[in-house]
Amino acid sequence: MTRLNWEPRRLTAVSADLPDGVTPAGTRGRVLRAALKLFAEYGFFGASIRDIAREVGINSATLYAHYPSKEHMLAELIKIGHEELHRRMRQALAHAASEPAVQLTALVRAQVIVHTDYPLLALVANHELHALTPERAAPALALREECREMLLGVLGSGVAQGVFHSADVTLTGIAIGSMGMRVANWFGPDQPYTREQVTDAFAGFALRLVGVPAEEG
Amino acid sequence: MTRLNWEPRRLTAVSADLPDGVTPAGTRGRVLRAALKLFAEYGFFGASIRDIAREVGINSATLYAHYPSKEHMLAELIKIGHEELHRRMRQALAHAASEPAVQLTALVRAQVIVHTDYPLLALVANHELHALTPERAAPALALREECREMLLGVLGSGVAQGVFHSADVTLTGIAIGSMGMRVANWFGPDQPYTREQVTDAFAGFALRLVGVPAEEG
DNA sequence: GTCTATAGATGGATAGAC
DNA sequence: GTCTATCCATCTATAGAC
Repeated sequence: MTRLNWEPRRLTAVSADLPDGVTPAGTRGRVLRAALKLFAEYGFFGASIRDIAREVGINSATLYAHYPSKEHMLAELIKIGHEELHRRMRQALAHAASEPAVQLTALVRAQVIVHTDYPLLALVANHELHALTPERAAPALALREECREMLLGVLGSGVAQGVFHSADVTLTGIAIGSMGMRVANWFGPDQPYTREQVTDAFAGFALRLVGVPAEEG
Repeated sequence: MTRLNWEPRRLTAVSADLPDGVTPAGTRGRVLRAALKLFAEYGFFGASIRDIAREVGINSATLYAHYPSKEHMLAELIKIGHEELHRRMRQALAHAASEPAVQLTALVRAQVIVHTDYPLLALVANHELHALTPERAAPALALREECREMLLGVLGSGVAQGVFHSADVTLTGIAIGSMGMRVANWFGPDQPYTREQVTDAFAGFALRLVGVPAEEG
């Protein structure tokens, strides 16, 4: 790291893990994890090709045997991150009972768990999307929109059934999403909460935001 | 912008305004506002000295008559941003009645208003702090900690007085802060809400998070 | 696939005239 | 304070040997 010769402070998390089944094998996977770590820590433009190569332990030219450009590394990370969030939220909703409170709990738990289990991936997906060209960013934005619609759908049906009480479903959805999204910024080994504690707490917060008393959640 | 030849997509806000009374006069002020716009849009490392000069309409060398380095521009922006948030939250608390619900409302309203009125400044303060050396970042982190303590103090006294019901004050504070912080990312002219609507809604959300029914807020 | 070497562009910052 | 001109480091990416 040439322009940043001090200790990392952007993250509290340490593991540059990727979801099972989507990590490339061999050197390509090591390159992707190194890019994940450095993009999360210093941002896309703050981490250079040489930084990534040094992290992997190979020459910078070798990177181009695995990815045609730095932006392709970012694009793959952002794709993985958004697909993981979308997949988990979709599954959570599919397996939840039909009551809106149960569905809301399932969606929030899924979002929080993705952010606690893959905090670096969530940071990159949330903060570095602007470094992609619009064509490369579009698929991620589409998945984001679908996640948003899942949440707003549950909120809307809860209000329609009279079990949720919300003056403005859109703002409530934004508030719930904001809480969960930020988890990636503070959750890590230097704080005392387990992912289960955070997940339970934030699911409870979401229910409170829609006016459901704690004992019903 | 050489590495980013597409349209901005990170922001919905447009005005690169700074709080009254803290904006430098003359060219220095124009430089600072240009840096604010470009750092918010492309990140500190994504915006070059030449980009900033082009935005101001002067030669890149002239920038150094006003700031000794690019990092000094960022440091001043981050200082202004954190001082504005801290000042408003402190004043809000000072002028609020002693009831915890009133104080919590005042703090959340102050935070949200700073983020709706100075969204670019809030984005830079929140997202680009890691580009500063630890010495330059320390004052901002100290102000952040004081803001956190103001919020946790109000939450704690509300719980102690039995008017707030929170299983975990720390996580509740994180959730409230997360909601407000994200406002800078989505509030702007392309969405239908006024700052008053957002402020009212989020103050209500905070009260719901501490278990205070809507009619008491 | 990995390396050495390097091209070619861009970066932050400075010198010195006006 | 502003400019032209420039230094030199670093950047992304490529060429070509092994």
